Amino acid sequence: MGRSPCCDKEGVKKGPWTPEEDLMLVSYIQEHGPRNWKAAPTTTGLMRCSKSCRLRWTNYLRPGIKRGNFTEQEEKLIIHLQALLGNRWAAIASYLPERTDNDIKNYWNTHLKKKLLKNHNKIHNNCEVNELNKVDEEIITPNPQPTTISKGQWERRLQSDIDMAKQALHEALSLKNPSDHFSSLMMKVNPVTMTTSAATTTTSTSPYASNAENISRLLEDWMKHPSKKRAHTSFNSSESTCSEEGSNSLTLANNNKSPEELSLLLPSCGPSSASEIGEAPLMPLSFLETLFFEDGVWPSECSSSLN
DNA sequence: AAACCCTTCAACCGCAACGTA
DNA sequence: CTACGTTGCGGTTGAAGGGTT
Repeated sequence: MGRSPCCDKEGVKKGPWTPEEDLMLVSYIQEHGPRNWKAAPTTTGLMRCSKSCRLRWTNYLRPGIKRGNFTEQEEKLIIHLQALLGNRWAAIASYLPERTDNDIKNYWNTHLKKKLLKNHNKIHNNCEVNELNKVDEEIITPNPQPTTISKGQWERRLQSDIDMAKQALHEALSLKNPSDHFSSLMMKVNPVTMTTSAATTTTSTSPYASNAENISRLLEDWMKHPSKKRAHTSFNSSESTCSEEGSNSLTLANNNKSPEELSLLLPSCGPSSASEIGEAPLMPLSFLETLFFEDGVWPSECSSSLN
């Protein structure tokens, strides 16, 4: 690559990670948690820079990452969110807890952009020049300031929505079984993200793979295809205990950034910090929708553009 | 079979935001 | 308030693999 390296240190390894390196990193995280990345290379003996370690963990090794094809529902959600939020991949990823921002970004750049462009051209060829085209154009090259709402308006509404979220959380905390009530609340405001969240919290099984499973699969794949340098192992599995899992039911709670409140809602066997369960959405999706669409319903044009 | 082109995605980079002394 | 270190984010790159000629 043409750029100067981010790490000046000599002897810093770059390029694809080996299973051995993954194991070293995972064992470090199991011991110290996903923090203090600066210490990770020195503690583990990895010849990688701290940034590289963090990226490897967040984009690949972290439990709960779903790999493989995106579902139609995920696709539509990404398109909608991209139209609303622009290229804020981390924010978009917070609504798809099983996907990383990098994955979403890649998927957008390699698949969705083309798909929408193709559809856009088809419409043009049919001489159907109408409002639909405007929507498609905005999706393909979104305006950083969404729609007609000014930045000031946007921030005020964001703040009021956060206040609403706080109130909902407060109500949830005042009940005996907060997680159940909270789940039902969240189901009301955000059925999309809660579909998997509720299942994760109410049962001992989950669609997520633990990092131990991640590693074992990686090794398995490595053994099967030793010549392959890239690890395409699918980590989308399987059964595991909640001790390894991240609960994603606390999407709303994290708006408050209160560790005490978070700890009340987290399962006792769950991760110890919000950062371990991945970034929570900025606000419930339904709130987001209402900011831009008066009736709280996604414009049908967006969905139809994928057909 | 070989050369070339295209697509994919893991990993890198610079920069901004954040935390701390 | 400032300086410095760390972390997170979005844009970009390039190796690898697949497809086409």
